[in-house]
Amino acid sequence: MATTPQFRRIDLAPAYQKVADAIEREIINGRIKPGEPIGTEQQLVEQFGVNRSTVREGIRVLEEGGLIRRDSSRRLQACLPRYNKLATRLSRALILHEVTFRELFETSMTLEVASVEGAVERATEENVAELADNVERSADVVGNPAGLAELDAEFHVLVAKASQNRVLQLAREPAAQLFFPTTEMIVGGVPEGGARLVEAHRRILDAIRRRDKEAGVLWTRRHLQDWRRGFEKIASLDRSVEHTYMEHAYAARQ
Amino acid sequence: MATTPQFRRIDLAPAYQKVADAIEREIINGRIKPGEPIGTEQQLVEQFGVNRSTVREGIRVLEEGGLIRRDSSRRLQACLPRYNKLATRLSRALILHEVTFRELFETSMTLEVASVEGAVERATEENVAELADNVERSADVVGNPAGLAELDAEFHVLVAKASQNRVLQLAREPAAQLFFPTTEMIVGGVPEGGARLVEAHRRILDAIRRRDKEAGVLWTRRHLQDWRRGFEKIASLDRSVEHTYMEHAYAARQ
DNA sequence: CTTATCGGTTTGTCCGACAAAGCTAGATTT
DNA sequence: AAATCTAGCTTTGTCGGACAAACCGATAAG
Repeated sequence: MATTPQFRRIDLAPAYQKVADAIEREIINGRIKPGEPIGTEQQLVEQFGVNRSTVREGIRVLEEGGLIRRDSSRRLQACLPRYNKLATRLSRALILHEVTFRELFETSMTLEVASVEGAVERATEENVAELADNVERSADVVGNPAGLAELDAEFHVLVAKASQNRVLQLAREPAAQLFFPTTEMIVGGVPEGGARLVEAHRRILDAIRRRDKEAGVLWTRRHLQDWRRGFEKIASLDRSVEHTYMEHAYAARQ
Repeated sequence: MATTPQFRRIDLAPAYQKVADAIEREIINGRIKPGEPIGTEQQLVEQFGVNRSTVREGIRVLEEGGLIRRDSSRRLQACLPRYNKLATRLSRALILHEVTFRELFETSMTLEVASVEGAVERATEENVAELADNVERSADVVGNPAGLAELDAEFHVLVAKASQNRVLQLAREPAAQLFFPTTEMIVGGVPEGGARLVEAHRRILDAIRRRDKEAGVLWTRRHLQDWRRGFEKIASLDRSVEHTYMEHAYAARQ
């Protein structure tokens, strides 16, 4: 065995992939910082010694991966991947996998409770101010389901932000993106739903202010249970997210 | 104002993006099912009436987004986005955002506990058999940090799978991908670390078997606390994941 | 029945080209 | 002199065509 010559695994990745990988490496290990330019396509052609079409295919890969973007004048520059864009992809994946609202609800319960726990522990004054502003605006649109749903989503993003835990912020995002669009249906379908929602937000904010973890968790649970009760009035928890949305979109179009 | 003609917002998305969007729509709303072929590049050229280079750029976008892949013979086909690939992108994003191990640990604690709770409730016999197999193999390599680290990662994936909650499986993946590579360092650095790890896994499996949620949660917490204690012996929880890995890689190369 | 061979496809890459949009710097106007 | 305009250069997005290598399917040879 020892005398058998060892060959390195032959590299058969297509050129566009290697271009993408090479640029990715430079960004990942910090030699190109977010915001810095990557160079023009022509420059990349010269540096890599491949055709422009090949470079462009590599660029498309990185662009979709969120590692580079084009600035106002369409020049390439490195950027910090936005959670939101990636989260959208994940949400889409969840839909295609036909996950149910029960799975969504269970996971969101876990993550929202964790968020509020973190927020109670570590929210800054600025976080509290943002939340207070949100709650105030919510109270103004309590009769408007669409507006309230949007502010509800924002409220929970702000709570996660207040937890100062970016991993948690990221982890909750895909589920939240699928979860919260239903808020509009529910608030619209349940009398007093809007008022209950704002009340819960107010209590949660208050708990964060007072650093009262127990109250924060309690009201977060109630808030989500409210959602669940409302949801079960209009659809089944065990149907897939996709089907439920399709039907709702269909019903709305009638 | 009323007399001013209203123009529809002119569509200025580049052609490759439109190609990608068009194919994506077909997949999302189920007209092309996972596994079905998309057609050859030439066919797409004819259908969309654009150049092959343009089609190829669109394909790269979808490929990176995980919506299509090339089968063994490099023909295009729709596919279910793999969590793993998307999770890798997210992990990379987390690194670039310089998250700390404290954030990672806190979130993983939440998600792993939720996973084990779900597993205790809903694990099938097949899930249990997979876990048992994993634990057995772990016992065999208890002295081999690299092998044990790999099986540890697998164990936690299997627990999440046993929870029957795909949203949870997905949510834990990005953090896990960053979290578990450290297991090797820790097991290697702490005497009896390997044995403790296997013991914890055995207890968790046992709890799942007996549907004993309290024990499952307890041992999962202990298991992660063990990780944390081990980690703090070799690095600080408050440093960024990136820096810690860089240093470890550097030290390993010496 | 397996293996070898041979076209026809398909992908990956390259070359060259051009219109549209952006940028730059010199020319023009106020 | 400052602001504006304009013409030219650059860069991107798209196109057409080309070719080698890999792959597929079917046929021929062992």
